[in-house]
Amino acid sequence: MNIKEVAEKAGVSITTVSRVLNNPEMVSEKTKNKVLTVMDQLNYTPNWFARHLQKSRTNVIGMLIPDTLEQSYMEITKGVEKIARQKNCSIILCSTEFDPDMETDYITTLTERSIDGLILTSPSIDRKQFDRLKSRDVPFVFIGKTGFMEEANTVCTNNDTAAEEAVEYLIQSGRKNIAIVLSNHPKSDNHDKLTGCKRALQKHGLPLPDSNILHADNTPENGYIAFSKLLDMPVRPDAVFIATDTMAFGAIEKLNQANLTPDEVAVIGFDDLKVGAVIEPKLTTVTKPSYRMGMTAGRLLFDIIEEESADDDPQTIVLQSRLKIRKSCGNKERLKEIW
Amino acid sequence: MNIKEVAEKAGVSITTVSRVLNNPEMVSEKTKNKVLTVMDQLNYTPNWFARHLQKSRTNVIGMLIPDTLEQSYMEITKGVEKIARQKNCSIILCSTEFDPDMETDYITTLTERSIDGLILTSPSIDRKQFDRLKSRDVPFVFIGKTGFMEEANTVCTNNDTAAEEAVEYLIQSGRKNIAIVLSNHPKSDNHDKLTGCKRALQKHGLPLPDSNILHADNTPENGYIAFSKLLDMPVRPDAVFIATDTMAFGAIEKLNQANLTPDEVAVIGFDDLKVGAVIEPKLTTVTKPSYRMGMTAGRLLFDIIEEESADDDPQTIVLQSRLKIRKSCGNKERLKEIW
DNA sequence: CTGAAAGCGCTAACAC
DNA sequence: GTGTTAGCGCTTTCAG
Repeated sequence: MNIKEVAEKAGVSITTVSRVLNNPEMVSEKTKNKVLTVMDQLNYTPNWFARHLQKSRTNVIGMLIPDTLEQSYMEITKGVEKIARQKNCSIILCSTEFDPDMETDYITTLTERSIDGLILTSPSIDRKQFDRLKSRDVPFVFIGKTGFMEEANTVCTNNDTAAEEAVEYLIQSGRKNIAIVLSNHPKSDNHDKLTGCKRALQKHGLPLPDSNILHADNTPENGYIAFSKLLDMPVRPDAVFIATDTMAFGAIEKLNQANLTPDEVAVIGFDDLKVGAVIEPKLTTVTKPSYRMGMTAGRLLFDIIEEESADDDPQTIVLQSRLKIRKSCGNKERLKEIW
Repeated sequence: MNIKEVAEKAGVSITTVSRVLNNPEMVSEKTKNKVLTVMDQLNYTPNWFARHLQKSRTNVIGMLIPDTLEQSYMEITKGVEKIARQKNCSIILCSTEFDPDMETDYITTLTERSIDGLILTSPSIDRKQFDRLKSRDVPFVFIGKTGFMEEANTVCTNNDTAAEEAVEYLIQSGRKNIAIVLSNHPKSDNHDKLTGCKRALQKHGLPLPDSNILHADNTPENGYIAFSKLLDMPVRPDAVFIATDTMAFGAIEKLNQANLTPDEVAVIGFDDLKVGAVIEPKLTTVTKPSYRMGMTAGRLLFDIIEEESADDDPQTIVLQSRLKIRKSCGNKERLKEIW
């Protein structure tokens, strides 16, 4: 079923049918109604491909995230979706599983699909892929830091100063032997968090022996194991900064099993996952503006697509994460908090 | 940049260029290489729309889920993605927020985009919308029960018997006054869970007063509130079946605050969210085969798309959920379990 | 093995 | 207000 059939049944030319769809104000009420009726009868839907063969925009944007099961990424996605909906756009969502090859793959597939734009979250993109992407002539926005901040629109958050604030807080509450558990992915986030931690420690002249820095995959199980290792150290840390809530959940588990209290070993997570407010002791953590990051990236992207903003003047927008203090750091005065 | 330019630069006809792309075996090595080189130089990508104007398949499928922030739905999505990748297909993911209007909206948008197929998760679709969908001539598969099981391919799980098993287990461990907290969405899942609970209770001649059935939105906070209400009842329940882990987390929180043990009030959740293994007491729950449901639905859909299976002989595939017993039901012999 | 030419279904000048 | 017609970039007969 195509425009021709509709035109025939309605006794008009295909142009008129096309106009009913695209410029209804150019068609008389009478003809319009006739055509609409026929369309309805025939259950006609214009062929999307024929349509976009002429028009440039496709109303589809691509979105790359490392993992669909991580709350933060899905919050970002929700933010993008909010904006995309306003712009009448759909999102092709691709999950790279933190695999650079899959990332490359998806970038190729997506740009070939003539999407209007692309949002890449925590990309592990290298120079070569970046140049390839640029040459594709598809507007894109990065979420999370990359090595190409000068050359590409980027929305990110202050992982470094947020981590610094967290460790600063630990120090202020009297902790002296602070350990750090980093996640293996994404690289840049963890690098920044470590930088922030170091800055706070240095400022107060506190040491950070290498043995106090652990790396783990981002699961509760690995958090549990890493935390166990720290507890077994000759000199037990009195506080642990853990780069993700997910790992911190495992740590809290171990803390409880070892019959330790936050006063003995404080735990700080990162991400502000919902469940952190439900476990005991409730997790002190860093809230990231994920949803807003998604919206911001979406707006930025559509500004470029709609040429309201030049693509050759890349912006970096930094949204603020901030510390959310709960019981896992042992503040006795906060014991009454519910959420 | 189009096929014509490539043809000119390579000194061949556009037909040859097209063949290099689609039927390389029909072109001599020499010409092929020449063309490929030019393509590379010009960074040529065939126009996706022109291409699919002739070909029927678009290699995009749509996927509707109620909420991108719920682990189960994203696990399903991951399963679908797995299959889609094998079939070289992308997924347009749309989140309906449990809003039937958004669902209708998205179905319209997606089918207009000439997708190859559509997977609808926990749809709240009514007769009218269902007929509209069918008339669109886009293959589709439902995940989760609907009122159209006889007419549409469906992948679902045994919510009823799984809930029955859970309650049966509670009864076997000596519980007599069992309460139920249901989630407001999705309707059919909760209906089935209730049915299962009732069946188990009935079998053992146990009563289920209406006051023992609560409904809540699917958040820890609402689980907390619902559970608090139950604790405040004149006769306190000795076990609570909660329709989702998310709500159960709030319940466990309240349980701890009230200084009650699972031996006094047992708690069973549903979904097997990861964090359930980390909270204390660890949550007894029902594991759903979400990932496999996604894969199964994906395979079913592609069978129809590739016409390996007729669209007019709808199948219903039921995958099995099963009980996962942990400490929140007070089994003392299981106290040593770690995960 | 290669090329010319006819469309795919639609939009957008351009005429009337 | 409406119709005619020339493409959009590609695939695919059909001829060579």
